[in-house]
Amino acid sequence: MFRGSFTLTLDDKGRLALPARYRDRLLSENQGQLICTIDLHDPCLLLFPLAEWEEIEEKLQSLSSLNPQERRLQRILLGNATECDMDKSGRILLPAFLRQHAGLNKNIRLVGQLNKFEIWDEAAWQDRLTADIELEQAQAGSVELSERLQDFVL
Amino acid sequence: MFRGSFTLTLDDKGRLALPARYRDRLLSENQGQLICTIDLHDPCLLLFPLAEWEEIEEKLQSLSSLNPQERRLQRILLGNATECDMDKSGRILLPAFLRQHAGLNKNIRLVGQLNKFEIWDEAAWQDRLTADIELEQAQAGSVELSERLQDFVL
DNA sequence: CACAATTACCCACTTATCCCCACAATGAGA
DNA sequence: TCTCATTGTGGGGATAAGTGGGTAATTGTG
Repeated sequence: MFRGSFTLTLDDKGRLALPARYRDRLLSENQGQLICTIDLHDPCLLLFPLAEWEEIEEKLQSLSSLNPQERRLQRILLGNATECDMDKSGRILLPAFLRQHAGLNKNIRLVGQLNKFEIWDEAAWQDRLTADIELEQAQAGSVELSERLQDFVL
Repeated sequence: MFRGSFTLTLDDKGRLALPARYRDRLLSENQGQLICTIDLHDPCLLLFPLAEWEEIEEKLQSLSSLNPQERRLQRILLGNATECDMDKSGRILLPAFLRQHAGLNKNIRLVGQLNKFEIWDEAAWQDRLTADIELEQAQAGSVELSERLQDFVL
């Protein structure tokens, strides 16, 4: 599982070197095959090991192609899911249209989220983090918690 | 299975070069035979490997020719289904009436959707994607999710 | 049968991708 | 503090992929 965040740089060719600690595992468990797609709600990309992505794909496949909302989800996620294989030096090439969507510049933040990574532009990540913390503190005690959060213990 | 999207160009003769990574598979499994037809709801084309299309054809055959809606489905899908075989350099020729229906210009977006590809004009695809994402974000938390989507976890 | 229109094959060119090597930065151990 | 190994970064160059267009083959039509 992936956790923690890493500051990396995107080179002029659009390549991103994955942290060395994950390379062996990604190679042995997924032949270095990764899937990168866009996030629905935030300006970032999602990076899945192939096996993890295939589980998502199965769920997507079972959605109705006639229900507009489900169709939309299929189209956004599947339509942007790009196969990004690691090269021999542990880098992946992010296609231009994905970089553009997430507003990626040179400085990148790679964020581990258990079964996947999120790929943020460093500046956007900082802004979002600050905003999220402020929101959380401002809301403390005042806003209704969802059922799942009621029982959440750190 | 097909996933991800590819930016390609349609040349003056109406030819489209399929991504090299799929050519071998399409040749060995379907002798390079593909079927292209129009989409029911969106301004795009659908491109099936012959074997996949034949499954659709069976389903269409079992529909009633007396029910107007089912008859319509048959007519639209079957009536526009065109055999597009790959040439020796991995390109298919899209007939003019199909290109016209999808409003295809020079810049094309080929989108993998598991058992088929969608063929979009690049600009139309961008517009649709932007609109879909906006809809998705506007709805976040406010709209009732279908049962299947309730359990959907990325 | 001749002609035009369309389609397919071939070759040439440009662009993008991947492999490789080099260098810089970092951290560990002696 | 010096040395060495590892990791991240940059870029050259071989190779493959995508694109454009000439020409031959095929098809359909009058």
